[in-house]
Amino acid sequence: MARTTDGDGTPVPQRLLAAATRLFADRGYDRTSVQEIVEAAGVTKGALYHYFGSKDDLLHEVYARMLRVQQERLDAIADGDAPVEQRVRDAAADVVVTTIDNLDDASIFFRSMHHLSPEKNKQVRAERRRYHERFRALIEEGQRSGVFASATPADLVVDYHFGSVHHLSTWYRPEGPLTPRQVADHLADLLLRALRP
Amino acid sequence: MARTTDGDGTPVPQRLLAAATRLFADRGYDRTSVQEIVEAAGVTKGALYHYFGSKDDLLHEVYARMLRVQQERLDAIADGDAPVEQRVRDAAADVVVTTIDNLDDASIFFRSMHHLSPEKNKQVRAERRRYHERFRALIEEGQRSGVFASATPADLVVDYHFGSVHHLSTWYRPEGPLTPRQVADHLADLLLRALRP
DNA sequence: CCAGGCAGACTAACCAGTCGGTATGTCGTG
DNA sequence: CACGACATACCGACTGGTTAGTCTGCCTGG
Repeated sequence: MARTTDGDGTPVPQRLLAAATRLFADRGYDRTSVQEIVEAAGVTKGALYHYFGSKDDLLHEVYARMLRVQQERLDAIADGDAPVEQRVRDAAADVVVTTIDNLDDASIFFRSMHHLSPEKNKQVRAERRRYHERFRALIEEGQRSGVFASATPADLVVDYHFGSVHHLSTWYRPEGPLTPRQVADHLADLLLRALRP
Repeated sequence: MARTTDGDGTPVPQRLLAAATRLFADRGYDRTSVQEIVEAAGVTKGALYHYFGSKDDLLHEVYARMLRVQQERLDAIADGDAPVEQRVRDAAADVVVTTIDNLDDASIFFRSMHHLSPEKNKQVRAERRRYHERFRALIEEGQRSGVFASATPADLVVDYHFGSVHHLSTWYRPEGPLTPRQVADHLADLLLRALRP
């Protein structure tokens, strides 16, 4: 077997994915040429098309990674046995922190959906829907048990919160005054305050 | 002077802008060719480059139109003499309604910033900042006068709300169960509830 | 009869993906 | 353990197709 890692120890496929992520986030999917990706990863087109079926595949990997991570974290929190109010707060804050920790992924996520092939797009939507529904179930649980107000449909509440998460990649800057944790606490707080009966 | 309107009575530049808006929203800026735009508008490239300097100019027009409309509406509301609480509610709901009324513009707005030339991008950011600051001033006014909680920095509150507005183009569908006005009332309500002291 | 409004062929650049080729390992066999 | 057969990892020139923008010139109304 020939070299799978080069100069540094990171395997080529991961280097390609990392380079693609950074470039897609910077200039957008269409503005990033395959040539630029392979140059940034220190390989050539041969290597890329050896590991990935298409440029589109690379983008899909970004989505798959992000969706997997976030779904796992939400499930872990939602399955816990803390009171609903606490689980909602934890989930709301956690998604903010992980989003900020992967701002590149996040800005790609919401800007590049329509660059995925139709099937991949459908698949991503389906997984995203699962995530949304899990979160919505948490809200509904709180509304039924009376700890949350029922004035707003749970669906809308979820979209309200995820709008702000989505928006993070537009305005959040690491060099700004707030740490990821502080932003997360504030946003979770706003959500919980909005839900007070 | 030759024909400036064709079959229908709409002037060519506006037809081009309308066609571009619809196409940019559908497939994204990069995926829309100039050829497609002129075909949709029923003219040819000659016409487009007669009225616009570049494809990029067309995109900038979309931004300029949207920013102008929203700034005007916000100013009108903010300058009113209703109590702060009411002005914030009105402004928050109004931007939701106008965003839904121009969903194409909205989805272009948040997806295509990085397709603008650097100078135009800077200009758009500056105007957007003005809007943001006007809104923030409203929140701060409420916080100072004690009708709003001061737990969250006003900047964050504004980003929180505009995240959800931004997000509308992702999930809102006219054929869904909620009218624009209903969505607007719910979202404004969530904001005001979150701001209760 | 001229200037603005527009047509449409043309160009220069670019880019995703292909393909034949090379190098480096692994494995089975005698 | 030597050696050939095969597979994996990767290289890089090339192709076919697309695209933004240009340019020459026609056509029409004033």
